[in-house]
Amino acid sequence: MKENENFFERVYAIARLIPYGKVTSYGAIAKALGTARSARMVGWAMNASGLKEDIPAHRVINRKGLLTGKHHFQGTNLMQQLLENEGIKVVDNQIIDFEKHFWQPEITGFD
DNA sequence: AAGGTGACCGGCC
DNA sequence: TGGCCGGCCACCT
Repeated sequence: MKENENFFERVYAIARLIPYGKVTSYGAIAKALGTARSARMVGWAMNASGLKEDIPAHRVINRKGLLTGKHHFQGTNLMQQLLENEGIKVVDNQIIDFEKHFWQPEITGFD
């Protein structure tokens, strides 16, 4: 076991909980982890999550609903394609009805 | 061990 | 949400 994955595992756990057709923000995950200030770190964890096929990182975006991290995906618009595939409309790297598709992680029950 | 960095967020104009 | 600045936290070299 690796303690250094402690934080990452947290993010992965939440990311894996994201239901189909739903999206969340880094801050939401960070807050769920109790480290709202480390929202940036969440993004970093997602970066490593790119190595994990089980992590739907395409469902994780910033609070503006912008596909900020699509640049880190394989294709140029892979992330956008995936979201649209789940019924989420995306235009110019921006999610339509972001709030409507917004999903907040289960904060309760973590401790 | 220290410094730099980043898929962010919140506040202000 | 449009743009800029500062803060904050963990990872990487």
